[in-house]
Amino acid sequence: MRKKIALKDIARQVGVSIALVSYVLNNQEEEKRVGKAIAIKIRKAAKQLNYQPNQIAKSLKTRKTHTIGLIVANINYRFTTGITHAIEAEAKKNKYTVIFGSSDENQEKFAELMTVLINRQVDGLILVPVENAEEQIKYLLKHEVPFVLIDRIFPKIQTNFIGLDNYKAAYQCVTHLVNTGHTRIGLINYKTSFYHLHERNRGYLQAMKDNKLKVKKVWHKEIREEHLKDDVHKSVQELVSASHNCDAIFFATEMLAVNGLKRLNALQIKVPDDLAVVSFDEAEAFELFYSPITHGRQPLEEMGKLAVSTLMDIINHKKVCRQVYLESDFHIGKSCGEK
Amino acid sequence: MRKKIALKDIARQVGVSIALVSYVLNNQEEEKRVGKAIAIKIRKAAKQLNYQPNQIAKSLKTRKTHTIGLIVANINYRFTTGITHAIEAEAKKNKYTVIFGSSDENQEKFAELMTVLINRQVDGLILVPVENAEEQIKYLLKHEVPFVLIDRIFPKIQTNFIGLDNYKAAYQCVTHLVNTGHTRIGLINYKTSFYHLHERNRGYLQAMKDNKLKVKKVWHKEIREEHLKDDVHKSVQELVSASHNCDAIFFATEMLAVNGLKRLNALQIKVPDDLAVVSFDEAEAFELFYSPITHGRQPLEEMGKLAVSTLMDIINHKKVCRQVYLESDFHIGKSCGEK
DNA sequence: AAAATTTGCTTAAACGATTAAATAAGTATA
DNA sequence: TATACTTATTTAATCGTTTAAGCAAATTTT
Repeated sequence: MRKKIALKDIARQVGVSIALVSYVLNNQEEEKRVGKAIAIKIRKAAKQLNYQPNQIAKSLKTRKTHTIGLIVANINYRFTTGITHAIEAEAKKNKYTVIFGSSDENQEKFAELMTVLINRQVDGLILVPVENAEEQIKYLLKHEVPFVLIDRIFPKIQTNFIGLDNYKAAYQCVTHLVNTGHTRIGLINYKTSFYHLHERNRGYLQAMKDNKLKVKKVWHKEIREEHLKDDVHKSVQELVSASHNCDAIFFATEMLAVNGLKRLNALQIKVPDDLAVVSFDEAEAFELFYSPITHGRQPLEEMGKLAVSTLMDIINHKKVCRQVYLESDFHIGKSCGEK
Repeated sequence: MRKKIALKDIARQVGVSIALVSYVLNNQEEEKRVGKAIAIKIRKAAKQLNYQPNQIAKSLKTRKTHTIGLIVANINYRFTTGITHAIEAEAKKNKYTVIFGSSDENQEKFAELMTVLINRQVDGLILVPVENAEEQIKYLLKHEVPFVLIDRIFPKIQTNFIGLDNYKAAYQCVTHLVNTGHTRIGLINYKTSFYHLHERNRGYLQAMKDNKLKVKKVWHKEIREEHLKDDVHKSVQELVSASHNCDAIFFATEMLAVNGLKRLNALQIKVPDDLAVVSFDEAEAFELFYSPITHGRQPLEEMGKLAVSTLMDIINHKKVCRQVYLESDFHIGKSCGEK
């Protein structure tokens, strides 16, 4: 890489001190009373030499990198692309850049990424935390690193958070299944300690209860993330079997649903005639499925915006204590026998 | 953010100079002949104080940020998530971080992002260039900024490049349609100046020619990116109309295909019975479609790896001149009437 | 025993910016 | 004319590292 133009070079060319150049190029000529003629000369030279400020040097001195660190859980989730897009756009409006990494749902990777980002002196972090990340979160609190959690929260730790009211959203999904005439509703969710996923369980159970529907324990399937495909296949098969005899399945995430639908296709089970399906989160595939999948959608744009603006407030020392639980958008397809 | 521990703090605690601390923590105790006892003390103090080096300061001095800038075209492409994932993983193996931004296929955004990344002193760039980015590319060459283009190339400018043999891949797609008994094959591609997309046109035309099939001009539809949905809908409708009477459509990208399939669904046209379909690139939806879509897939892992390793070579001053045209993987579904 | 070498550490100058403080003119006031 | 401001500019410290060069003290060589 060719040597870049620095303030020094401009100063030399114009025949003034570095300070003067800095003042002018930072538009401080008024306060610092720089001569008009000189200011013009400096600007001209900067333009002619195509000066580009070295952000690294700037950051070292100002202790501001104008960079947000973003850790997502897995780049293949639809949630991730959506939220990343939203965060990027909003960050840019605030003249911030986003550095980004994926933990792949792995606790060690998460911790490592966090260290990398902090060492790069990001001004703050937006995190989709992994399971068992309590230690890391406590570290951030202790060291007063500005951060916001999204999507997932640890109820025992008081943090800023932007996410969904998962209980309500799940309640709505299940209620829709009931309203379209289904009574034996299975749930496929991850086996997890995540609060937000437990909330989806709670929503399911409460909706069933409020509709005076019995829930058999075996209807509630828990998938091991590391055996995603196999477990989903097995669970789907069981739920539609004679012994369980479910007439509907509620998938707690888009990943689970996509895998489940593949299995249903293989089993030649027709949605919604043989089985109704509702899912959480969106997927391109939902729309293209022969009967578009009814699903609850997270307001990713809004979440991203809120996450960035909250982080900006923290960074700018406005004392913030914000826990937002947004409502989901419910998208009705044809997978529950809607007319 | 609480003040962080610096070398100074360790030096003061142990009672030595900053230089010694730096030597030890960079494992240069041998060359620099640091006393064993002192070295141990320094390490202990660093650990106890939980020292984390300030990468900004390090970068300023060493003129290395260990950061790759990545500009993608649009985060919603399947290509993007795949290649980003691959690049991230490979970069990490080389102890590099990725800063990433999306141009949204917009030339100005692309130029701006490039400037931002360069000002942040990234060690090199991996770029999916937008249309009309020749100026920017020439700028990089002139200023000797290490960079690699992926996916898209400007044949008139000599650059390092990792991409696909799009001609061959398209040829293969169309040949497959012919082999499954189709003769009136339409092509839906973008209206564009991109070389890689023209290559797909060329592959289509040559495959038709080699199979002694006539191509009507109206079978070749060109979609305006800014009217993607409308144009695709209109084109699909025309291709299946009595006047065109196509028995197959080759979609040049996944975005075009997904939109086209939606239209086919709406028109109640059955794939492959009424119409055969082949696409380029992958999409989750292809697998879930009632007849899984046969498509050519880009080897994203390999492309990402090659892009990073090529960039590493350039950064490390190995003179590189590498233009790689990979072969695509052809995934056979059921959308062309395959048995 | 003097000279040369080795060992173990410190000093200080960078990197490229920001910015408080100093300074040197020029102008106004007493 | 001396004094006090104003104006326009420079000097120099600083951010947290790296690293060449310097310098004692200890050890080896002649």
